[in-house]
Amino acid sequence: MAKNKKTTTSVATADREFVLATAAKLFRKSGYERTTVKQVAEACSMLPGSLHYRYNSKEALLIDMMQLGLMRASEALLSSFDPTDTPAEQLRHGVNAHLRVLVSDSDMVYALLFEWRSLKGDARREIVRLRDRYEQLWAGMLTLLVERKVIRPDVDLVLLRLMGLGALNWVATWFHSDGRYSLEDVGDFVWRIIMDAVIVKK
Amino acid sequence: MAKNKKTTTSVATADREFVLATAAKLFRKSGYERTTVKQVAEACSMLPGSLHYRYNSKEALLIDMMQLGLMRASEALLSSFDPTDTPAEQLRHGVNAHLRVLVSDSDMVYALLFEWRSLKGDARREIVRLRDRYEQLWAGMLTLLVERKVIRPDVDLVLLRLMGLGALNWVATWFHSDGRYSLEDVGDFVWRIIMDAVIVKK
DNA sequence: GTCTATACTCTGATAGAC
DNA sequence: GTCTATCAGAGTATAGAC
Repeated sequence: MAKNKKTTTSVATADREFVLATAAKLFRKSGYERTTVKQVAEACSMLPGSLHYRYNSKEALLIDMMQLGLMRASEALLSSFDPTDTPAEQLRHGVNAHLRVLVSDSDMVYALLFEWRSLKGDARREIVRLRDRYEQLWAGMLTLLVERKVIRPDVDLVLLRLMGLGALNWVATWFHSDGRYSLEDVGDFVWRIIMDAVIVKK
Repeated sequence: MAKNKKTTTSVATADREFVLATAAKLFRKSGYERTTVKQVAEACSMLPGSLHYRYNSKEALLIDMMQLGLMRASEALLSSFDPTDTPAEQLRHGVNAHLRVLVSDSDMVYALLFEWRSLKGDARREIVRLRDRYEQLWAGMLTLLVERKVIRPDVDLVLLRLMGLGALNWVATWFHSDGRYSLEDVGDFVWRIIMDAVIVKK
């Protein structure tokens, strides 16, 4: 009750990012539950006590990580938008931006997508709310594509969004940068399948 | 070393299924790591000691669950195949069979897909090997559709399989049977998007 | 096969010096 | 803000009676 430690401490924003990125990498490898705070601290060249100064619980660390990851994803999606592109290209860039932030940029988004079951009660609801807000960015983009007569008006946009993001999110479970495909190969493939299916036939 | 407890004990196969299904439900709700063996035992109306008679470690329980889940999925996919159907219908039935076994039939497949990071070393490799074998059933079906000139020959079947299964697997993270869509609505939607994109144009 | 009781380990969190 | 040292609790696994 008496403790109200802010997650963003004073000046050291860089530290925050470093700690979160380091922890996210560990969480991705072994999962949140199997990763100990000692491991996180060690990877940050700290001792558990020092880490506890930043986050007074392991859960607080996860929540902050998810929030930052979601911000990163939103920024990436929004900045991928180029108004001079054709609508179809805008979608393609958005798809690839989502994949990049999920797979290569950082592992925080991975934590957001795959560790939310470790949160309970209010924390879980709050994160789900944030994630929904991100998905609304996609909903808006899809609606725009219908208005511009790129996507057929009879396509169910909710299912399209859920299916599309599902296809993209699952990539995080199998993609390896040294594999047969580049990340953009994958993004372009998903984009093309969906475009071929929902595009207004000329 | 001296202990080599079989996972399928003597006669009680029904017990095995009951224990695994019960545990799978808990794992799905809270995750494998956060679920204690005590909780599993209690949900099975047992005490931890009794559960230990069946599985001498928590990990052994998870592995057995994954193996049974994979068997169920393979059976469901194979028995969805009706040679009198058109090739497109065969695919549609396969898609819906996969969704059913993943979302409603049992939670063992969910564990297989979402808890493999809790396994280490040999156990993880073994499960990945089994999962790959299941995916090869899909690969075979897709190859057949190309041979029958349903799917265009220029479509990358590896990416198609990965994308399709990703779209389907992700459904498990958001689907609720009391929601707006039935499970078959979702399956048919995914099937239609993919068919519209990869079908041989007449 | 199931029960009771317990041993042992690990983890998250804390207190307080520096 | 980081360190040392430690606690309390939880969790898996075990031993052995019945």
